[in-house]
Amino acid sequence: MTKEKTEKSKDFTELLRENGLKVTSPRLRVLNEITHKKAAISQPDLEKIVGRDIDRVTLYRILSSFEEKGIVHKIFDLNGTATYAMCTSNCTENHHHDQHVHFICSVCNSVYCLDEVSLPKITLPRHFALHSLAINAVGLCANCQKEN
Amino acid sequence: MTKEKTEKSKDFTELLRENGLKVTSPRLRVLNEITHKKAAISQPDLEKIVGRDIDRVTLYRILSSFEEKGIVHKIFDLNGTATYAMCTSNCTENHHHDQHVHFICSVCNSVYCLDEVSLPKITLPRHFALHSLAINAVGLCANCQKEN
DNA sequence: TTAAGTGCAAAATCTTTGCAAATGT
DNA sequence: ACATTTGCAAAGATTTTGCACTTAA
Repeated sequence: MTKEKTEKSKDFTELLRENGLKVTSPRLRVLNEITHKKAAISQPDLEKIVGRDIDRVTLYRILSSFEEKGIVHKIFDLNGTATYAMCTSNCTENHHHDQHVHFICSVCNSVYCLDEVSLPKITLPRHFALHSLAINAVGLCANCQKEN
Repeated sequence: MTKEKTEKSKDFTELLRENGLKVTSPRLRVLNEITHKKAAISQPDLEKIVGRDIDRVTLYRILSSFEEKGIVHKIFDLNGTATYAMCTSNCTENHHHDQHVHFICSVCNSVYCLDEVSLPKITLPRHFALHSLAINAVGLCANCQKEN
């Protein structure tokens, strides 16, 4: 338990260092909260959790630096609110590869990253060059399924 | 020319009536602006165009009533700003069918509705029920292609 | 020691709400 | 005439900016 926690913190420390960011307690705290959630988390929700410890402005800055460095990626939920999830693999500064399907629950509005779902091929009209695909599947998530 | 305009206005009049909305000049104006653009348009951009004639609050209300009635649908661009485009076919109150691929240009940030691109099939994990798919293809649009 | 990061205050935006006046049916 | 819609003012919410203090390297 303690060991696991230590290891995780060590990973985060490493992650921050790799990206040229200083290891500070607000940043570690934010990384912990984001990874502890199965679904992507929004700035407002994060703020509810860490709001007593971390200033709102700091939170904004932490999230945008994380996004810029490719540590987290941003997905917009059905209300257009930005939510954040850890980048799984090889995201680097200014180049994200969050090439997986996102699932957005229309009941609880949670955003899930579905890494295991394969991306479809899309054929675009002439003169449109494809860089990346953002696929949001909207429906009922496993949790909300149960309760109905 | 004049005839075409008249016919279009007549269509819009009809459209508003069908949806139980009064035919007012701000509403007709907004419908005109939205249809005159090939790409989806954001509230801020619309405001730049009609801002002298239509109050900002009115614009918000017009857009949300249009969306609610299924006259326009809302797509979020890369910055999470809502953009609006006419619903092509059979959208009705509280039930949108904007089941087409959207293309977002990473240079000019324009949002295009690609009705002709067919939707792929997505297989979700167990206990996730799919209602709809939102597919955003990000890349370079035809216009920005030319200029590079 | 010193460059980066944080917190606070304040500004700038964005969005919503309430209400009186105007408008469409 | 009546219910909707609009415009204005004001409140509320969200996001950004500036600057002095703190902290990690």
